[in-house]
Amino acid sequence: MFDHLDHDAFRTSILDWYGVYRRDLPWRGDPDPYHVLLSEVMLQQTQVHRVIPAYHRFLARFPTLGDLASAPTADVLRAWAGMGYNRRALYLKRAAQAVREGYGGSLPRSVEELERLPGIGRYTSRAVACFAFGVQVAVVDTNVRRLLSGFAGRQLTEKETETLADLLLPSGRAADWNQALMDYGSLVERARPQRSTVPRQRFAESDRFWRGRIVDVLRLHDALSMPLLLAALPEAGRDEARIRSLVRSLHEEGLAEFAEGTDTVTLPT
DNA sequence: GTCCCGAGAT
DNA sequence: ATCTCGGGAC
Repeated sequence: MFDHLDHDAFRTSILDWYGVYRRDLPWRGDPDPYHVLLSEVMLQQTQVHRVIPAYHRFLARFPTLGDLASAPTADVLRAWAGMGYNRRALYLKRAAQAVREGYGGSLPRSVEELERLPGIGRYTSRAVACFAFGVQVAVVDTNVRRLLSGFAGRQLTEKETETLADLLLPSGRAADWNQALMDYGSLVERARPQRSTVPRQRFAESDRFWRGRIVDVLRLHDALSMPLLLAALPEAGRDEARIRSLVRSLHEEGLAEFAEGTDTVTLPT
């Protein structure tokens, strides 16, 4: 399907570029599976410059996967402060527990097993397998997809991109190649001026926004009655019904709870 | 990015 | 039964 393309020329130019512009990041060249996993999960939602300090802070708080597995969810959510997308911190802790129960505390080495862990999909499973265990598989993110679509001459689906990316892997250099592709895709290929206009307004009224704010407040207190929670969110107006319903949904997802049938809200135990 | 769900295809 | 693909949510 992609045999008409000049693989070697493409490989060479990308690797040459990487040889010159490669960035050295805290987790690069560090094969510790937990470190790789943490960095990749953080990178899923946040830019590199914001991840770096958070990465060190989180690791100082939870040095090993085992520490994370046995830590109270509330502590993990607190250590995640400023990262956004709290659900990922939750998945990360659950993945740590799953690894403890199912693999004796050591992350599995295969893409298939890694992908069964909560919060780990096609991208992260491949990233961990490759960067931590040297498995020769391609890692595909949106930048790589855009880059390879350009190489192929048409818009590729995620599946097609994966096929082509695996086909392009230089033997024995999967890790370098993947880093090179992602770096190139994000640093060079992207020439689009960011949408600096408008759409910022709507978010401030969304459920997603308020759910985040609720968890923010909860991080600062061991327990809060509904009245106090409402008081801590003055901008929300006195819309108790809405806040209560948001807390319920947070509860269903394991991000908050009502202390034994009362109206006192807390972070999960 | 990952998850979840519905829908069409194998 | 298993897989691929939008669509929306976080």
